[in-house]
Amino acid sequence: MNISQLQQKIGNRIRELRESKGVSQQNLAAICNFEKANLSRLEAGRTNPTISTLYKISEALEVSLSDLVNV
Amino acid sequence: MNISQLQQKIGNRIRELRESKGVSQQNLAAICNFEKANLSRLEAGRTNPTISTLYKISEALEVSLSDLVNV
DNA sequence: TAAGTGGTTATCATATATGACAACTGTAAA
DNA sequence: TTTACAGTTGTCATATATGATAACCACTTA
Repeated sequence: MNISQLQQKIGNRIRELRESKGVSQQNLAAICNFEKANLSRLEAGRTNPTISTLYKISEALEVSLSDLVNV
Repeated sequence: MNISQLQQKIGNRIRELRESKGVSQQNLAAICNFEKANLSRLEAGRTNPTISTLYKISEALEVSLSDLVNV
C-alpha cells in the first residue's frame, strides 16, 4: 500500500465513522477546532494528516486512535 | 491526554518496538528512508509525526499501523 | 590512544499540514 | 423563488515535519 492509498483509506474510515454517528463535516470540524474545508480534504484523502489531527478526530468520534487507523 | 503526551507515548512505543527487534535508530531510519536525527526526535516525542511517517515505521517494524499507535 | 557505533542536538532549506476565509455546487424545504 | 444546510474547491499565511548535514557525547573495542 502506498501513501496515497493509505490517505484514501483513512479518509474513508473517518467518513464512515462520522456518518455512522450522524455528524456533519461541519459539526465534526467544529468539535475538533478546525476548518470544515480541511476535514473535507482529509476525508477525500488529499492530505497526509498528523497524528494530532487524527487524535482529535478519534476523540470527537469516541473511538480509539488505533481504531481510526485500522485500515 | 494532550497532544504532547500523545507524541511522547507514540515515541516510546516506537522505541519499545524497535529495541525489541534489536534494530538501531540508524538502521530503522535507513530502512524508512529518513534521517536518524528525525527518528531520534520522533522517539523523544518532540515532533507531531504524519501518518505517512508512522506508516513507514510500522512497515519497517513489521507491525500494523493500528498496533503502532495503540498507546 | 584511536576508530567505530548508537544516539542527541543544532541549523538551514523545502514541502506541506493546518488555520482562515471565500466562493461555489448541489439538495431540501419553505 | 428563496433560504438553509452539507460538502467541495481555491487561495493565502503561518507553523512545523522532514530532508540534509554536521557536530557532539558516551561507550566499546582494537
